[in-house]
Amino acid sequence: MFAIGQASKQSGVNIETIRYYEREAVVPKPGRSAAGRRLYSLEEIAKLRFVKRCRDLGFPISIIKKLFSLSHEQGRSCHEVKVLAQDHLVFIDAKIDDLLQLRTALERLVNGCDVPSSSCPMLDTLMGDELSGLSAS
Amino acid sequence: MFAIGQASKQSGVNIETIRYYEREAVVPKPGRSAAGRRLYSLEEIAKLRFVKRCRDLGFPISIIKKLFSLSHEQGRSCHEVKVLAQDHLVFIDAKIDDLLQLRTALERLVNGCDVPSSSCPMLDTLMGDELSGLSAS
DNA sequence: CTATTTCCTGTAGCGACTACAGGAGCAAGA
DNA sequence: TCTTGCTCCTGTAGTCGCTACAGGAAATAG
Repeated sequence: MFAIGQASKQSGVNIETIRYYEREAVVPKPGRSAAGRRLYSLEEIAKLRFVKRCRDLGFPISIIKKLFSLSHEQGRSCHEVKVLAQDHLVFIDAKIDDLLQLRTALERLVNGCDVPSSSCPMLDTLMGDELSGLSAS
Repeated sequence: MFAIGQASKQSGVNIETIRYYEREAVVPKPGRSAAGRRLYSLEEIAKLRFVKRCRDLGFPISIIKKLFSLSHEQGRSCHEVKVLAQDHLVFIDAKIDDLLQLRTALERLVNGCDVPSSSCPMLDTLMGDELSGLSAS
């Protein structure tokens, strides 16, 4: 059994974040030592690592909870896991598209700055009434 | 002069968000009617639109405040605006790179699901001890 | 004159943490 | 043994950029 600091190092999850996950019931409450300190088994540390990997993949906590409950089921859980992951992939693609559009607009604005002008073309564009190629999010 | 609802429609900024911007001193406090209702001039509405466009470009509030103060200056403010925008561009590029890497990892995981298996290969990978191609954020 | 809409203030919630404050336990060295 | 320093505990508040109430007052439309 490991103290929270060890669990943190082995899972890559910050100590404060581990306690947060416990409060939010993302991971089960661990056992305690006589003095009331949290004690983690290897299995519990593996769960923390699982949460970390899912978070690194951008899954929200709510989905991670679903993944956990699916992992306890038998049968067709694999298909449902795939559906959740594919939904998330769509979400990520939309985010990437947004950022690329935003990047284009911002770059155009920055390039406008090279024109020597009395005022600032970039601020002028952002302040002006007509939107010149700026698409909202 | 326009009431907050009109200002909202003309700027594209939500009413609650306008009041939030006022509390946070992103935009100056507008005048008030005899009954205490906010009254916006066209210039103030233009400022709201400016904030909206910057937010759509992903600029954080702190940077928008700087852009406002630069826009009141004379002289070399344009160069500083460009620097802020370029920094932001770098930040956005990093975000896009992150998302693309994440997308790759997630897609690989989803594709692994096509293999017929007794358990769920995706959950197995996420639960397992060794990371197979999963790079953390 | 009423009914609806708009507006007001103030506060709390979201997601996913992070950062304290103020204290207690524990291990190792002088 | 005492002290130093590290880890751990709980509880709360802060972060960012809003959004959503609750409970009221004022303006407007029919």
